[in-house]
Amino acid sequence: MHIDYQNDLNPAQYEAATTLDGPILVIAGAGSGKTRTIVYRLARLVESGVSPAEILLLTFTRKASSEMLHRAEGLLGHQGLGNVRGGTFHGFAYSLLKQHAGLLGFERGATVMDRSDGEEILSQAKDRLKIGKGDRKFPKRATVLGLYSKSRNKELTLEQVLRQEAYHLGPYEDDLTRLLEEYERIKRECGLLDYDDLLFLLERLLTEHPHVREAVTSSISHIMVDEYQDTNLVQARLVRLLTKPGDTSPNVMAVGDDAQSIYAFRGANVRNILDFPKIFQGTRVIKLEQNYRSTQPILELTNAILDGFRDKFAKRLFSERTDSRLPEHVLPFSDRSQARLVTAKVTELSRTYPLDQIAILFRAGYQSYHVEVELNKIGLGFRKYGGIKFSDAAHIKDVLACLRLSQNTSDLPAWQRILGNVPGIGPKSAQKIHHAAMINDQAFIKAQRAKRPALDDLLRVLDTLRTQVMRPSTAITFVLEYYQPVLREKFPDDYPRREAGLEELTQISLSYDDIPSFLGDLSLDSPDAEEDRGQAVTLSTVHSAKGLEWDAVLVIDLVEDRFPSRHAMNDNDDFEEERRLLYVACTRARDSLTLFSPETLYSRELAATTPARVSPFLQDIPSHLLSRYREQFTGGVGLQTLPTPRRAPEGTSSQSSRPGPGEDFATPAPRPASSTQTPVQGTYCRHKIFGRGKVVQRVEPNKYKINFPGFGLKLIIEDFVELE
DNA sequence: CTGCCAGAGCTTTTT
DNA sequence: GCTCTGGCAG
Repeated sequence: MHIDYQNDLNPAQYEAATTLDGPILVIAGAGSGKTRTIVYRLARLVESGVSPAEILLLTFTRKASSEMLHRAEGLLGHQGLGNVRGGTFHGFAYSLLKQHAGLLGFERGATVMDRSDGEEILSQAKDRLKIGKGDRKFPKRATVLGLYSKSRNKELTLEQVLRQEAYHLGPYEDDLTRLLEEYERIKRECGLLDYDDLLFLLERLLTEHPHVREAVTSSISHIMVDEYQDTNLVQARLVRLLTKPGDTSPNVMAVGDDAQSIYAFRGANVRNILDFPKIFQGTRVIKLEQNYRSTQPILELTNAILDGFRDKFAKRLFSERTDSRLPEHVLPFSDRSQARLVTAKVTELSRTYPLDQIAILFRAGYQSYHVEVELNKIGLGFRKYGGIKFSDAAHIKDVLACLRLSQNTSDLPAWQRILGNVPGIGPKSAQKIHHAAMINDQAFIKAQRAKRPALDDLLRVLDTLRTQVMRPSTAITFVLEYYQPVLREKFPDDYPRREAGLEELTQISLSYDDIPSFLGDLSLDSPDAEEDRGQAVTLSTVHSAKGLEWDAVLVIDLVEDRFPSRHAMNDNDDFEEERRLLYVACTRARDSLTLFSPETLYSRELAATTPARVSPFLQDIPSHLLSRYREQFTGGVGLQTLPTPRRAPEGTSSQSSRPGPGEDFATPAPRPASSTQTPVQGTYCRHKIFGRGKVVQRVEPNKYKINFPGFGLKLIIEDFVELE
């Protein structure tokens, strides 16, 4: 099979894909065919005789790397890229640390812990040191861990972080310092690694054990790092350490876009990408500036959003995709009515685009709440990214706790979790049992077992898991025998749903051969629960939308304090990061972009509605780049027309807002609920999205269960269907 | 010690 | 609206 690199790629892409040796920095604007370039380069490397096993591809998510490998395989027309080493920095680090755990002093095994485990350890530390007891002002566990992680990622002292980020916590500095020392101690005692440990320990492994570095680097001939703008200081040093010592011109390619750097909050440092050419002498810098994704009007808007911060690798994206439609800016009355206008807009868009090509983006997870309610009302399916992760669910964690204990007997959070399910055992007893297990105090354990038969069962299960080496799927099946009854007891109201989740966990586990890799992957890059389950709109935080694209994108809550986030208003760097975040959001759109800024917000503290101001990022935008719409009292939205240009008076932003003719916004026209004539089952009806369907059942007070061919059974509020 | 209740306080983004 | 904490009864 012959690949026509010249023809398939533009000159810049071609240069990036076919330069195989030496350091390269690719500055790839949004939608400039970055993935395509990496894919072609992978193919080229393999064609030129590089063994896939010698290629290291570090990406932001496992999904991104598997997509690239998959596409490259398609290009090459054969399998065989399965050996490419890849994944996230954290995942890669874990795979190496696992092999050399002994060198780093983890004899009892080492488990990756997630956030809630961290909080558990912190509680433990607080307890032991008696810090913050009864002090309501004492920062919460999540806050403490956040500060600590920040200090490690930015490589600043706790004092510096407190001064920058949380001045008001200054008085707690000593307490926090002691607390975190204790946290470190307990963590180590339990053989647990937090996310930051993975990176720093790998660095230690590679620097303190030259023969390990030797072995690792000699097995890697080419390194590619995607999303380089979001790497932090350790990660940049790791890239360095993964090249052969003394190699002045290593085969490293970094790909990124400084305009899309959105992870400074966790220590990402734009300097990394700016300084790459300095660290690797003779770096070839290649810029990809042609955008293949979005229409020109969308790009003009995003360029305008970018105007306003200095951009070291200055670039302006251009596109050949013309379109007369401008991005829309809609001003709903409130956040509540925003949700209705959003669903109406989605309904309208769904006539043109498939549902899975539409996304609703927001700054923070909670902001989609109203929209979720509205989508449910009209029976539209959605998938939410960036919300609760699959492996965060209590029942999943329970089962995983057993697997963790089979690998690492000292894992305190796992003990706490699984023992907490035994009736009569709470945190205190759990801790005692953990302690007894650590020093193997048979007498104590025996007494406890005699007292509680349920505990006896559990310990037998754990013993079996520890003595027999099982495949992950076998182990889960085994644990479920014990756990199923516990589950039904613990969640009497929704255990069927949770059992389905456990079934899925078993499915996922089938593709793993050993328990440590299974556990590692699950906590490092949790697979999306049920991939594409039919047609659904995507709801996502902007962060989680990174690297993805849709035909139509809606961004909500573009008002001060929400987007930009209230926390970013004091610090200029934070503020600029919010701007880049909006840039990332808008550049996800191929054809259609709609921005929403509600005029009022419901404030929980005040239990009242307060006025909101349009996001500063949109106030600077020249008005000819956007169509502005306001919600109308009479329903729907009206185009806001500008006064004839005669020098608009300064300060008065009173652009005449004429109601205008009702725009086609498909506002669902609520009909008076007429429950008088209950329709017979079997009647046909119409729905704006699902089309014609058959009424299966009336669900009081105001819904129908309807079967739509191709969509299945839906529960829909009567106002949204027209009976025939 | 555990498990339940009520009241207070607060909300970013993720590996 | 949701989570965390402290107080209290069993």
